[in-house]
Amino acid sequence: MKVNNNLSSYIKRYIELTEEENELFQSFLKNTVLKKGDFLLKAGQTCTAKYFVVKGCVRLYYIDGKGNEQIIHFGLDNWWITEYDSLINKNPSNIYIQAIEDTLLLTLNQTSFEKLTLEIPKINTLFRIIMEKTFIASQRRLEYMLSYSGKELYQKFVSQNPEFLQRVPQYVIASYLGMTPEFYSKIRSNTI
Amino acid sequence: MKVNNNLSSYIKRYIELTEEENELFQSFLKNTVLKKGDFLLKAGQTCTAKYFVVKGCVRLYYIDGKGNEQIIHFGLDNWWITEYDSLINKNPSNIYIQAIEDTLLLTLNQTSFEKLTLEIPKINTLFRIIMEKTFIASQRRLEYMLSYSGKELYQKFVSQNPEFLQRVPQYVIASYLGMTPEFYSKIRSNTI
DNA sequence: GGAAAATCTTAATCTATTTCAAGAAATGAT
DNA sequence: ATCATTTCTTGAAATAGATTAAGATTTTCC
Repeated sequence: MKVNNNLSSYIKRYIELTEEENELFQSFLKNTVLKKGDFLLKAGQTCTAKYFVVKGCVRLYYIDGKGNEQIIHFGLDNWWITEYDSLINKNPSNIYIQAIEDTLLLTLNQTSFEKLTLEIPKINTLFRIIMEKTFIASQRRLEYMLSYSGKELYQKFVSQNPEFLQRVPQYVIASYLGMTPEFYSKIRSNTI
Repeated sequence: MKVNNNLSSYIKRYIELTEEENELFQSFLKNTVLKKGDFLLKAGQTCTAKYFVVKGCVRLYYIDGKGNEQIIHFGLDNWWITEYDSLINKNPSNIYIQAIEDTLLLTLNQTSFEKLTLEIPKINTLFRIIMEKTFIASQRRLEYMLSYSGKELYQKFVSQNPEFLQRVPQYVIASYLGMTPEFYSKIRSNTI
C-alpha cells in the first residue's frame, strides 16, 4: 500500500515512526475528494473524523445572528483540520467545512484513531502536538484581534500568508479578519 | 501524604485512577501560595509548569502596543492554567500570570509531568482532555468576539459568569471583553 | 458568446466604541 | 482618621468600522 509522501514528511517533523508503523498508520486513512463548493461538514451534522489536507483549501465557518458567514479557520495543504467540539463531545456542529477549491484529503475517523492509538501509542503524541499547535495559533489570533486595528490585521495577514490572496475570495478573507468586504476593499485601495 | 480533595474530584470527572495512582500523581505536585498582586509568571520568563488553582483567582495578560494590559484568560478554583506557547516551545513568554486575590495552586513542573506520564500513562489522557476543553473554550470565545457587540458580550458574560463580578476589578473584566473601562461603565449603567 | 450570478469597489451616512478630561467613590497605607 | 492611590463614572468629541446603495468587474453556466 502506497503511503502519502506529504503526510510522511509531516509526521517526521514531530515523531519518529518506523517504515512499518508509518504504513500501518496510513492504512487507516481514507482518501476523500472534494470539488470546489462541496461540504465536508454541515451545521447539524456530527463530526466524526480528523482530516489531513493533501492538496487544496477548505474553510470553516458558521452563520452568525445576521445570516452572514463568519469564517473562523482555513485548511491549506499539510494542515490537519476537524471540528473539535463536535468530534469530542459528539454533538451536532454549528460549523460548516467547505472546499474553496478542488481538494484532496486523508480522513482519519475516530474509531480508526482509537484503534491506531492502541497499536501505535506514539500517535497520541503526534495528535497532542497538533492540538497544542492549534491552540497556540488560536491564542495568537485572539491576541491579534484584541490588539490590532482592521488595517493592521490586514497588513499582518498579507505578509504572513501571501499564498491565500490568489486562492481565496476577498470576502472570505474579510470575514476571517472580522471585517466587512467593503471595509476590506477600502483598506486594500488605501482609502483608509 | 494527604491528597487534595478538590483535585481528586476534578480528576474523577475525566479518568479513573486507583487510590495509589492518585496519591502517586499528587506526590509530584507542589503547593504554591500567592498573595494578591504576586506574579506566577512575568514577560520574559519561560514557563516551566502547569498549575491547578485550588482556591483563589489569577489573570493572564500581556501588554499591548499602547502600554495597556490586555487580559486574555482567568483562572478560578478548579481550573488548570499555564502559558502553553512558552511551556511547549520553551521560549520567553509575553504573558504575565498574576494573582487577583490570595491564591493557592498546585504546581506540576514539566520534568515531573514527563516522569509521571511514564509511570501513569493515563495522565496523558487527562491532559489531552484538558487541552481539548481549553481549545474548545477558546474557539467559543473567538466566535463570541466576532459575532456580538460589546453590550451583548457583557450581557452574556454576566449571565454565564456571575461569580466574577464581585471578585475581579471592573477594568480587568472590561479588558477581557475587549473594551475600555469607560465603555464597560456606560454599558453597566445603561447609557448605551 | 452572451446572460446570469458572484465578486469587488466606491461613496455617503450611520453606529459602536475609543479617547480625553474631569471628578466621584472606594481602597490601601500610615 | 487622614491622605494617597486606585478604581469607577460621566459627558463631549473623535475615530474605526458598518451599513446602505449603486455600479463595475469577473466568473460561471448554458
